[in-house]
Amino acid sequence: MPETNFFERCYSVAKQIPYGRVTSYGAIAKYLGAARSARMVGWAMNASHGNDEIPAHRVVNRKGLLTGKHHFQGTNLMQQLLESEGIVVVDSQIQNFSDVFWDPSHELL
DNA sequence: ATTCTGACGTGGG
DNA sequence: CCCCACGCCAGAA
Repeated sequence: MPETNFFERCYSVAKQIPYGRVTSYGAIAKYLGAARSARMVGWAMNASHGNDEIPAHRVVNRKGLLTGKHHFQGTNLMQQLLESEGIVVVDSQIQNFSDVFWDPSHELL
């Protein structure tokens, strides 16, 4: 019954994202067993604003585009955070996306 | 109850 | 690779 705290689920995975790595909403959703609810993951991230321990900036869409940068404070805060971790970002687009991509259902236990 | 929207993803062309 | 249409689930009006 994965209905238990869908938010907590996303938070748990987000917290487990390694430093200097990123993942996609779909990957998290799939890991949670709700591959069809990738949007819900992003929505959960939206609710994670109060949790500064949630590296939501490491979560992007499958294209590696910082679609949610607009939801962060400022306009390029998300990009700065990623670049701060060594991730190359150009125009809200992560370079070498496949290289920094982190699949929870593949690399996580 | 209905309708629209959204930090998305997949499939077809 | 890009563009378009559809699907999906939860919440707000």
